[in-house]
Amino acid sequence: MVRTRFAPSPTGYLHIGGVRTALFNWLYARKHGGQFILRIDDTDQNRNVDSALQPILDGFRWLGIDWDEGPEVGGDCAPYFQSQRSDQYQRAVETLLEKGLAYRDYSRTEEVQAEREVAQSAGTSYLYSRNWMAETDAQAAAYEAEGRVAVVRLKMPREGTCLIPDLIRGDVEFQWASEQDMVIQKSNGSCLYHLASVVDDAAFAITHVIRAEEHLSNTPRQIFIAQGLGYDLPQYAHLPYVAEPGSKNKLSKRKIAKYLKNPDFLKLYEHGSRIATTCGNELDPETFNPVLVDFYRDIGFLPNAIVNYLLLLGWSLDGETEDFTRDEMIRAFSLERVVKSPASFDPTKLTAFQQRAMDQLDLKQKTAQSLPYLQQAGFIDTPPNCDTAPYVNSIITASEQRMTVAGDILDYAHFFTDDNALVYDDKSFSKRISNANGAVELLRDFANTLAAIESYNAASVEGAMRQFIADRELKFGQVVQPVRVAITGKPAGFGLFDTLAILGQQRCLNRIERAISLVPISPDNDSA
RNA sequence: GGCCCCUUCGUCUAGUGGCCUAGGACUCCGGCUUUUCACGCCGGCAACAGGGGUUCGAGUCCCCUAGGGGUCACCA
Repeated sequence: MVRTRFAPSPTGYLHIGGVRTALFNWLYARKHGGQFILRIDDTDQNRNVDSALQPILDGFRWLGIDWDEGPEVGGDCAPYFQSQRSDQYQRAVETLLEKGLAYRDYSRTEEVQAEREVAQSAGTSYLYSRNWMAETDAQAAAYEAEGRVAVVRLKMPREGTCLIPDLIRGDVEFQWASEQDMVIQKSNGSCLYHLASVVDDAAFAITHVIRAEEHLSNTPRQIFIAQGLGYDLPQYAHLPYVAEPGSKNKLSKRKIAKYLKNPDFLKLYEHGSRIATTCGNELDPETFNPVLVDFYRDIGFLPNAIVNYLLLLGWSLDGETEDFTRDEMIRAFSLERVVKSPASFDPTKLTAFQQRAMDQLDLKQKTAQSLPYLQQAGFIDTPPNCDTAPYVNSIITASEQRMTVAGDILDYAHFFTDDNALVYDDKSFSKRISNANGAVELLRDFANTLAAIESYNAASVEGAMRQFIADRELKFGQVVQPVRVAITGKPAGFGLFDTLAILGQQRCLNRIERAISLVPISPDNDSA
């Protein structure tokens, strides 16, 4: 039975790189009919675990990455919080101590630090002297009499090699002699990550440890612990990390300011900001960050787009296939095809996946996705009244493939504002209306034509406009442009006939009239 | 700095010795379509880090160099 796990620490947010690691674990478990376990690494926790964990669990649920055991679902290996498993770690420490594989160490932090500095300035690699190691109770008592407090350190071998068979990288060798005597239990009695992680992996019967490559170099000490405790070793698979856009540095939540200098990243961020701001949300720098999953959920990305993109970030089936359903990716996934080198996160390509995922949605789904944004922005009632859905449907239908994320519905704010509150884009207004020769007269003239239409719809509006143009021997653009600006306030948008039809006859007339009234009267304005 | 990992178009990648004149995708650039903006369609630019081997033949195997990255906590 394959059992994989992802072990987030409750930090309050879900990092995009973490999601990918979790995804690969999940995929591997699903592929092999195994189980995926979520374990919470809160061994070093002073924070509020509950509130810091919830966003992470919500994020996974939203993405459709479900766990068979863990917080909120329980399981045979409970508890799944490391903070509640300290007795097990304590027993492991004692076993290691008894076997002579660990020792109580009474050095003070400054003393070890000093040794380290000596080694550093000498340019040699550092190894703890074990000068304050206590292997007997008598030694311990003597140190304690000096007021010293013990930590427990691993007594690492100082010769031989450690071979890590890695499913992605092949065999990787480390020299035991270059491994530090890691502290596994702090002076305050709490146990550290490496110990806890190994104990739990064994307790949970994890068969495959699939994690980011930054853990590769600390695998030897984990193997040492596992072997010392008599555990069967899991299979290891070290994934390359997710890198910054356009670089090979590890993607980090904290470097957002730097990433914003990248044009693609900035574009995504601004796109998101526009939506969030229209919704009246404050841009909380702690969560409104394209390195975090919440960002995407907030602006209307689809889970499948993110998962599909992340799947291809460091894995490929054949170099051709790009679109996968969940079932397809589960069937196709394999660790053998994980790429060894780090992959940089490309906001533009993620957006392309999102665009495709959005295009695959049917009208009903798109509307359902969009409604919450209109509500948040206060454009429609909550709950929506019965006319709303059909109205939004017509907008989305007319928009064709212009919406990339659900929040883009807010680009069509002009369908929801009062006629006398429509905001005009200054540049377009002056270019197409106030400074365009004859535009005002033309609008007035066209308003009459519009008013005369009896059966008002996109087709009849189009017929009327074409006739209007033909009668006056105008160019299409001469009419379309000022009308568009007059009724939408914007220079660009979807089909004008659809726009006129959706808005309805009276509202269009109101808007044209208002646009005319807003033209400043000046002597050199010959259109007045 | 020690140790470890990595290195094909700008980016994600295909490639497991001849099918490679190095393929696909995203981006970008042209063109078509067009009522604007998108979509769509057609076309284009663009890569094997460098040097040595091995071989009839190397992106593919070996070695070296260079570059990039990760890790070296009483963090996870």
